[in-house]
Amino acid sequence: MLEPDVFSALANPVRREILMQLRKGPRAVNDLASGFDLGRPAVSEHLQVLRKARLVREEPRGRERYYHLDPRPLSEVDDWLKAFTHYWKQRLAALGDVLDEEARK
Amino acid sequence: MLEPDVFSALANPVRREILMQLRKGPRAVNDLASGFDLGRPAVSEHLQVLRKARLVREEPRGRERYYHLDPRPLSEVDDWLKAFTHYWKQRLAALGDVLDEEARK
DNA sequence: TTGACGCGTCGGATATTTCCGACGTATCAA
DNA sequence: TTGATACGTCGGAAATATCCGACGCGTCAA
Repeated sequence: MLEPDVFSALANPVRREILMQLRKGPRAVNDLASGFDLGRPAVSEHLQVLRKARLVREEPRGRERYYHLDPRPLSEVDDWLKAFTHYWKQRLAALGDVLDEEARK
Repeated sequence: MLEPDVFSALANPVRREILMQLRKGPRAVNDLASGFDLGRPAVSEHLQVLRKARLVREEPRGRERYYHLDPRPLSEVDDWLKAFTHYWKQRLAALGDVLDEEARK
């Protein structure tokens, strides 16, 4: 793990799911781990990867550690994808689907 | 490689660079490989991963194989990121930078 | 103070990734 | 046809990823 890059952090489905969970608010490690078919050490090690990629931040609270989402490094992925957006957006025809979906929010 | 998912395909910097190269048009394998500090078999195996993730398509042309970019599976990553976009976009203040950059094209 | 809890991390097992040289196949040029 | 070229893939080496049980440390509740 010499280079804690964001792309590698996202390569694992467990880590992606952890990030999804953390959207709803900070969570303690045991609480997170109970949602997976994994032992606590494994989850703890996934959190270490996410920490090194700066995608999560830890907040000690008594004997627990609450992990917070920090989505900012995801912008690196988003920026990278922008180089390709042009290509696949062409195929969506100018139906305004995207705008409609935005307006519906 | 039981599950050729797009996230894993993007985890490797060589594969990301291959996709970048292919934006400019289809390329033969040796042509691609010459741009990396890697042997041809390695590049060929990276192309296999990209093929299984359906990010590239091969077009035999005589004894060469031209690889074409197919960026459509990238929309899966884009969609996943959308679940987080809201979070980091909040921090970019409403300066309209994005719109300006779009207008400049 | 004591025992239970929450957590990180280590040692080690296993699986996967990444790379290469070697080989076989198909295609080209002469 | 013959030799060179372009490529995929295999066997194996080395590195990395993933997971677990065990251990140690700090914190809490009694």
